[in-house]
Amino acid sequence: MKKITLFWMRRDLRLDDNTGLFYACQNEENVLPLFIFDTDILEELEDKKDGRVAFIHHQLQKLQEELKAQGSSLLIKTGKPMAIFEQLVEEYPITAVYTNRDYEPYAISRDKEVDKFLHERKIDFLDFKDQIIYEKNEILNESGDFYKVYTPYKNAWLKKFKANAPALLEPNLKQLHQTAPFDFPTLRELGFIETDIAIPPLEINKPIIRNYDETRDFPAQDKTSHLGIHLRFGTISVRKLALEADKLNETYLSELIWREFFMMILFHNPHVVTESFKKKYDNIPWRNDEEEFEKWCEGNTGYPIVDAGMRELNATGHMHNRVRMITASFLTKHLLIDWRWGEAYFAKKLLDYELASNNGNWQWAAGTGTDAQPYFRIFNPASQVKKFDKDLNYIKKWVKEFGTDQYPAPMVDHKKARERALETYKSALDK
DNA sequence: TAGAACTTAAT
DNA sequence: TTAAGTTCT
Repeated sequence: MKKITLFWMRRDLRLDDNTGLFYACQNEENVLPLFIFDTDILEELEDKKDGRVAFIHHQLQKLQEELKAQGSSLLIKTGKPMAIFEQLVEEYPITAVYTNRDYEPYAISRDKEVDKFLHERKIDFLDFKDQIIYEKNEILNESGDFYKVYTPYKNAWLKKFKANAPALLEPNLKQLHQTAPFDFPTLRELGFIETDIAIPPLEINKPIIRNYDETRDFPAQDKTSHLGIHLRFGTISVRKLALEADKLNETYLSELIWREFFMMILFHNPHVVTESFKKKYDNIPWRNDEEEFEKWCEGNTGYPIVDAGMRELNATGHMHNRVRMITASFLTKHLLIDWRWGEAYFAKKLLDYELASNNGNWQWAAGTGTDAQPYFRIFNPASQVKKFDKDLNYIKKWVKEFGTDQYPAPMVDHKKARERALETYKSALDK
């Protein structure tokens, strides 16, 4: 049997402008694409009707078609990655494994283990930067340290980007291993069921991006790109998107930079997954009332903009960005519920869930993170409605009983809740 | 090192 | 106006 190089796909489910695949095809022959349904991750998902698993499954089928057209196939395995590699080295004469880097703590330790295992068997493990434009220590301040404030980070990022825009790398698919298609597991075989949740189309909608800075704040218009899930699983190349955004709208580009900022923060500070970035903020005595939390989750707080957002999330797996900030502020400030509870709920529900951004933005809302919103800035749900949903169209769309007897009274009084939050934060931080 | 700056605000 | 301490150059 001919020697084989594996290309292990994870968060880069595309063939175009794929760095790891490009180098595999450039340096090696018989490149066989591999995807592992990681049971360590899948078992954590309580709801077996998960839009993200369905999305991955669907995207892999598309990849399989594209590979079939090249006379190749995607190899799909299900299990713990280490066990799969133990099996694969027996099954195939593997000379190298190529992959694209992932910066989450779990992924880093998983890859380290796989690397060690392969190295012991004299198999190369080569990983590449693909998920983001600038990684690790590529953007540092003048002291040589990572940035803790977004704006100077953004300026440094843009300077680098404008001086030397990233090149696109189209893999030479002629180097793919020629084989009959491998078996493809059904979603059901993986222990999941189809969902009726709509997957946003994979398209760069130019008018939406061009006008992003003017329209992004009005949830009723729904003028955000909905590309989060494609960035999450790499069905779109962030380089292609950033180059396009650079031509169309700086505000949209700066959202992509926020994504990189939080990935960088997570990479340098893995403790943020479980703790506040700023240690002091772990002194806040969260009230953590479970009944109140449930009302927030279900969208029954009596604050219509909060309820509309939570109901949109529950129904679609998506929530408009402006409303994500309002609901997060409400949970942490008005209800004094630990930001980690809200973060976990979003993680469960959002199709575009991504650890670094979700964590970074929740810590921003709670005031516990790098460059966070100051704690005394508490969103006023009523003023937010006046500014961003003046005609109540977003509210009416998601809260059908709004304005009737069926709609609950506000679960807390804004003024009192605000004062309680200020008091609680202040005394916790003074300690 | 001193001075400027700090996502999307609220009162 | 306010609020506050940290980050950055």
